[in-house]
Amino acid sequence: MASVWKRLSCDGDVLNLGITLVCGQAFRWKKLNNEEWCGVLSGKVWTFKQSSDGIYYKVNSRLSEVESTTQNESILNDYFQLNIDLHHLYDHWSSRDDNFKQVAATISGFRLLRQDPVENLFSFICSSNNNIERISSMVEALCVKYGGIITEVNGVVYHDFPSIATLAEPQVEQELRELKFGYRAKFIHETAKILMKKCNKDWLISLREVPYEEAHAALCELPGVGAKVADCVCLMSLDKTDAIPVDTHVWQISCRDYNIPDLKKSKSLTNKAYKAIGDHFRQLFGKYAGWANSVLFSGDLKKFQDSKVNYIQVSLI
DNA sequence: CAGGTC
DNA sequence: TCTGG
Repeated sequence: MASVWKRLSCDGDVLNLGITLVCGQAFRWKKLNNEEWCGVLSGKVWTFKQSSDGIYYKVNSRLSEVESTTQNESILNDYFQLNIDLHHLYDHWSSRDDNFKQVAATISGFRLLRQDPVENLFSFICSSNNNIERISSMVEALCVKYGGIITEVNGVVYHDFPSIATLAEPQVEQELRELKFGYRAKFIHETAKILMKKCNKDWLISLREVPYEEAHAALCELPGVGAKVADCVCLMSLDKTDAIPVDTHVWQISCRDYNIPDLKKSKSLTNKAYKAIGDHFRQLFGKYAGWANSVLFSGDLKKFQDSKVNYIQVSLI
């Protein structure tokens, strides 16, 4: 399908692609240059360009597919959750927390993506004891080995994320071990098998309709899914806007920048500390606490990445 | 030790 | 604990 640039009218402070796509919530968006990103969404290959008068996008689909601008814009509105008024939320969070106000000034236009729960769940099963670079390459490996081919764009072949049925096939654990997935190989395969046994084949996405606590508890039953991964899935693909994933970074930021009762006493991230942090931010920021918390964390990640770039630049001189 | 889990 | 830096 021939692809042309289309414009999605929205300002940079309504949607900042640079921060939103590479902050670690999704692992398949590739930065092509300073203002262009490319990746797979809803079975199509999308190229995005951030411009002063909006977001430009190009779509490449399977050969058989007929492109509909109305349908494509609907996919983007859903994925970027453009119906959610970010200005209003930033103002609210800033009024509640001076630290947020300070961090937010450096990262406007950050959004949570409304992701596919299957891709989101298996990606974050890969995230334990791992770094973003390696998580990204593992997710890529899953797609190349088990995902269907969508199309080729500029000499690169793009694949769908694999289906649950494919990941449940008997040889998968051994194959993933050979691909250096480590102990995550068993978690991925076992979780896929459990999901296949559910009567409701749309069980995962049906968790969008149940309360946060219920969805969180259900996810924690799956092998390789603990409190943190369950919260990532709740927040990023199940519409639980007040879910707060607490990882070592969030824990350290919380200890450093917030006065949360009893937190500084614990030497490690205990269950009690995990809950105390989540409850504190939910009380502080309200219904969209998970979004606010992600902005705070992205601010820290951005500083970290900037300092890494500086380090590399310095070492090259 | 890296955005945990069992 | 798997694996990579």
